[in-house]
Amino acid sequence: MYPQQNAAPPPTPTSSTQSRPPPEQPPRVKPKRLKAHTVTSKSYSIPLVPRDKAGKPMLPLNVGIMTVIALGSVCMREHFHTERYIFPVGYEVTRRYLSTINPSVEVVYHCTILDGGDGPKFQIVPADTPERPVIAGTATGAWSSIVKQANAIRNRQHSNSVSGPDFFGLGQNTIKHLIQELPNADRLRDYVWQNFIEGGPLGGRHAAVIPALPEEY
DNA sequence: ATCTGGTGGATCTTGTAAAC
DNA sequence: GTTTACAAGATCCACCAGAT
Repeated sequence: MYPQQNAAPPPTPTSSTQSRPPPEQPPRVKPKRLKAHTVTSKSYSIPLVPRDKAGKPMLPLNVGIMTVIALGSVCMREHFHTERYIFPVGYEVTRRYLSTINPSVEVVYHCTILDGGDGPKFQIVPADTPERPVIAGTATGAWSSIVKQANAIRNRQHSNSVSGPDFFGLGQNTIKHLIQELPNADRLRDYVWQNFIEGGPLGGRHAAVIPALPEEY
């Protein structure tokens, strides 16, 4: 909204963050978040991804607790990627999370990225309430709604803070790697390319990436 | 012992409203 | 009409607990 600030980020404290200091200024002992939006290109080791003879990843694919159904296609338009994430249209994953209607069970959530015209639309379809999908303009907005409801029915007063892209799996290195392999991904200007080494020195329970069974529900 | 997912909180960005 | 301040939402980082 402030073109002047975007054009030249001022060192002077004119932003809203600085305009809201607490009156008493309580002492801060934990200086977290040392850097802000400075994504650098790095190399990461990721598990070996099973592929077909053409070299394409075999879908659906289990990555951690998530299952990648489809990778979609990279959209070159502006709001379909950031310096950290790519939002391919048609991207589909499923993951398990707490139910929003039954406090004692978990359900599978089907997450999809749709083309909203001027930007991506993030759709989440709970397995227990498929007639009530959650659609938002951001991944965080969509998942915040789910998390709030899940906490509400459990009478939990958490902060409800979630990382939408992480919940969509876009923060997973393996999934990032697969998305980067999509056509035109290397032409995205704002996206900061990362280097992934398949079959790197990884261990742990989620190190293995295996093809998912089609009948997982 | 190591790794991952989940949780909590701090920080940043953006939108809106009010004052000049 | 422009600038400043406030507010809300979104994003990211660090820590903790559980599983292998």
